[in-house]
Amino acid sequence: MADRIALPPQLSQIPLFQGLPEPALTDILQHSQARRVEKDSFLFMQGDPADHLYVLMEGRAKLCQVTSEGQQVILKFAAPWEMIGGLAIVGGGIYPVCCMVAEDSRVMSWSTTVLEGLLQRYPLIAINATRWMSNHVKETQQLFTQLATERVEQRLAHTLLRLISQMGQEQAEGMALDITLTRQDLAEMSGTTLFTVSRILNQWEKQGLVEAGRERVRVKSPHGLVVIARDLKL
Amino acid sequence: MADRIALPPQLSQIPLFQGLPEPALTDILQHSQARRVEKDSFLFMQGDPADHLYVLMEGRAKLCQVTSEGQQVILKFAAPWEMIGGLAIVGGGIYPVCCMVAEDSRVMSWSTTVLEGLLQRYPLIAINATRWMSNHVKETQQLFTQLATERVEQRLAHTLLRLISQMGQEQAEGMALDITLTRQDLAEMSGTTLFTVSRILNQWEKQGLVEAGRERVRVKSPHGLVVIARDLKL
DNA sequence: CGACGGGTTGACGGTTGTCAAACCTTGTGG
DNA sequence: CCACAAGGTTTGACAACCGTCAACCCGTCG
Repeated sequence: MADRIALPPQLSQIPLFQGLPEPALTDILQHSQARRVEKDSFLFMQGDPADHLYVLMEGRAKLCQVTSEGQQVILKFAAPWEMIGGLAIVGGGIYPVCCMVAEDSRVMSWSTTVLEGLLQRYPLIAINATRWMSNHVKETQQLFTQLATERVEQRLAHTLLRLISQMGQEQAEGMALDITLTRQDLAEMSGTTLFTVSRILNQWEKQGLVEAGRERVRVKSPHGLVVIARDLKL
Repeated sequence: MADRIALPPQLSQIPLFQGLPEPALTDILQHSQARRVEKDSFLFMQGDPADHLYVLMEGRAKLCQVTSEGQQVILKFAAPWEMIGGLAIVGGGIYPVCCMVAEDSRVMSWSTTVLEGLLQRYPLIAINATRWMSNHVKETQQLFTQLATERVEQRLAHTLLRLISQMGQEQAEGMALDITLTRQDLAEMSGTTLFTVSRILNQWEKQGLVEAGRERVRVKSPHGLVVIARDLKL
């Protein structure tokens, strides 16, 4: 238990704890555990009992689902101060996804038992959880619809736009993504193969829309991608 | 408000109200509104303010999302005693989908304002809501992964299996679906076109797996569909 | 240096979407 | 009762899209 650590201002920004008074936040912080996790390790695997809720403090994590045939799908990249494994708020389930830490990171976590106590003391948390989950549902439904109706090129454009709006860094020219992102990762986020991603990215590079390096992508013209994502055909 | 209506036993089975004592259920029932809705009308449209939570008492409803290009995707068919528009539990949002009533039905509903009061009185509802939403997220994520990794034939098999497990009726030979279900509907549930659905269904009919009539499908061999869904290639 | 992991490119073909035409079923109105 | 319209379905031809596979390139690291 961490009781000398200063209350990080971001704690009140976490969807689950929004609107809580400061004493409650202190209480919550004192019941949290913090630890470092290194790149390529897993916070949890798909199918594990969902017994911990995590919040990323530093670093990146990716949430993926693996099919019975072994194909992997990336549902989401998580940036600092996002909740991971929100499912653990209600005990008794198992994680439907696995969470792989994409670079050296720090996380804080709460066990389901601790969360139960917090839920008792601060009923607002349950309301917040519902709101967070309903947003989560919305996002996932939108992803589904895009996957069902768009062609690969549009989906890849949407994927990149989502990434830069979530964690892109403004630059002189366009937006940069500071995460290591292989073609394979992009493929697994867009429901396609790394070959197709490679081809599309090269084509876009020739058109001056992006700069694609090894495990790196910079979006030079977000607007250009919007045009593609909407299928406005120039 | 309905205060002479007997407490329907199913009320306690609704995910949101599970575990509540009988007086609470009576209270909840008294704050509900019931009405008939006729086929092809809408409970709500995508983009409307999410101000009512519905429960289907009789009939069928489909939840769909329409893209900016006008393509439709069906996210789910709802059977009696399923919740619709669970998003309305937390006020202030807009429906991300629209709900079309697929046959003459009866629904009960609660406005967000009423729900707020219920949430105050029975905090368990918030917990239940979280649990329901997290299931919802799980389901949607699974749909997404299937759409991202499977070929049309497998997805269509999964769609049919989902439908019969949700509301199929056991029969001498296989399972019947008593809903009107066009090829177009199946296409919008599986992320494909009605032409492809038609072809696959005819092929399956020749193999004796299904019987496909106008707006009707009977699954004669669920097991056969499982084989296809898993891509076991005979 | 050689191994390795990520990336690129080309050839090929399967899966599916697109479109047009015709068919069938159902319900309606004369 | 028939004719007709409307909507669901089938089928074929065609081609676009995109996945598969093999070969190769390139930079990094031990």
